[in-house]
Amino acid sequence: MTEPERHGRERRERWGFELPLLLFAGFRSLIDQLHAELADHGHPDLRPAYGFAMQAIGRDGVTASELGRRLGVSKQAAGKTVDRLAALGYAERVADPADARRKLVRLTPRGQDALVLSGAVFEELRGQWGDQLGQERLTELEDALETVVGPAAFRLDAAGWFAD
Amino acid sequence: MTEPERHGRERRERWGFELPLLLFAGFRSLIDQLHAELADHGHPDLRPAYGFAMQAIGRDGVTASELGRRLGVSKQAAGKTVDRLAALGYAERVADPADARRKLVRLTPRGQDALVLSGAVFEELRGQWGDQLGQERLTELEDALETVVGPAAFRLDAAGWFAD
DNA sequence: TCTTTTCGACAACCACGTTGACTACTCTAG
DNA sequence: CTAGAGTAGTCAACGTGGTTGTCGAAAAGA
Repeated sequence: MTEPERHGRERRERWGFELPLLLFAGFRSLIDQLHAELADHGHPDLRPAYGFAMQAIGRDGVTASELGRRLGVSKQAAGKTVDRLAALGYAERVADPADARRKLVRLTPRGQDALVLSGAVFEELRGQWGDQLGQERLTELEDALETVVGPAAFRLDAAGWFAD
Repeated sequence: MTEPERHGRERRERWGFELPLLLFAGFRSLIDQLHAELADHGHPDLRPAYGFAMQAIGRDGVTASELGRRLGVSKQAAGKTVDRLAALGYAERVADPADARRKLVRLTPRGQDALVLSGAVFEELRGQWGDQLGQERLTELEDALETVVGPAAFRLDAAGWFAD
C-alpha cells in the first residue's frame, strides 16, 4: 500500500476531543477567509450569520415567518435579522398584494451580488484545499463527512452558532 | 487503484459551498451528541461555550484576565462567563494570597467531572465515526484537516461561535 | 518614591436569541 | 354570511455573550 504523504514517521495517536476541534478549525478557516475576501470587495459589514440568512431568503424571497422556519429560529428573531440586513442594504421588505398580512423579504441587487461573490470565493477556497491535499484526498474528506452526517449537512439552521 | 467504497456509481460534482457546510455539520453533530450525553448524566445546563471556557481554565485555574486572553475575548467578557459558570456550580473564585488584586478561577469538582465526562464522550463518538468510516478513513480525515488548518486547530478562542 | 501596569469590577451598549401579548388579516365551517 | 381559528407581523421584556470606557486598589519597575 503506497502512502506518499506519510513520510515514514509514525502517526501520533489522536484524542477524541481533537476531532471536533479539527472540524471547527476547518470550518472557521473557510468562513474567516470568505469574510476577509468579502470585506475586500465592498462587503465589510457582512457577518457569517447573514450569509446563512441570505441563502435562506434565496432568489424568490420569503416571509419573515418562513425565514424563521428555515433558519430554525422564531419569527421574531427572523424579523430582527431582516431588520439588520435591510439596514445594511442587503434585503428589503415589499408588501404582498395577494395577502395584506404578509411582507415579502427579498434580496436587493447588493444582496444578490454578495451571494454570487460568496459562491465564487468558496469555489476558490475549495480549489486551494485541493491544491494542498490533492483532489483525491479532498473528495474523500467530503465523502467521509457526508457519510457520517448524512443529509443533515445542508440545513441552514445554524443561527446562533456565529459571531464575527 | 482499488477504491472499495465507490460502489461503481459516479460521484456527484461538489460545490465549493458544501465544504464548510459539511465541516460545520460534522462539528455540530459531535457537539450536539456530547451535550445530549452530558444532559443525561447530570449536566443539563452545560452549554457548548462553557466547555471551551472550562477547558481554558484547566486543572490549575486561571485569573479572569488570563482566561480572556486564552479565549480571545476581553477580560470583562471572561469575567461574565465565570459568573455564569460559578452560578451553575462549575467554577469558583478564590482569592490569591500572593497578590491581592487577583482572584483565581478554579473548577469545582463538578466542573472537573464535566470535563472528564466530556473527554470520555468524545472518545466514544470518535469510536462511532471509526465504525462508520473505518479506522483508516477516519485517520485520513483527521490528517487531511490538520494539513489544511495547521496548528491553528487547537486554539480555544471559539467564543461567540456558540449558542445552544 | 513615584509612575506605570495590571486586576477586577461597574456601567452602558450592541447583537442575537427567547416568550408572551397584541392587532390585522385570511381561511374555513356551519 | 358570519363566527372562530389560524397566520403574519410587531412590540415589549428579558437572557446571554460580547464590546468599550472608567475606576480604585494593588503590584512592579524606574
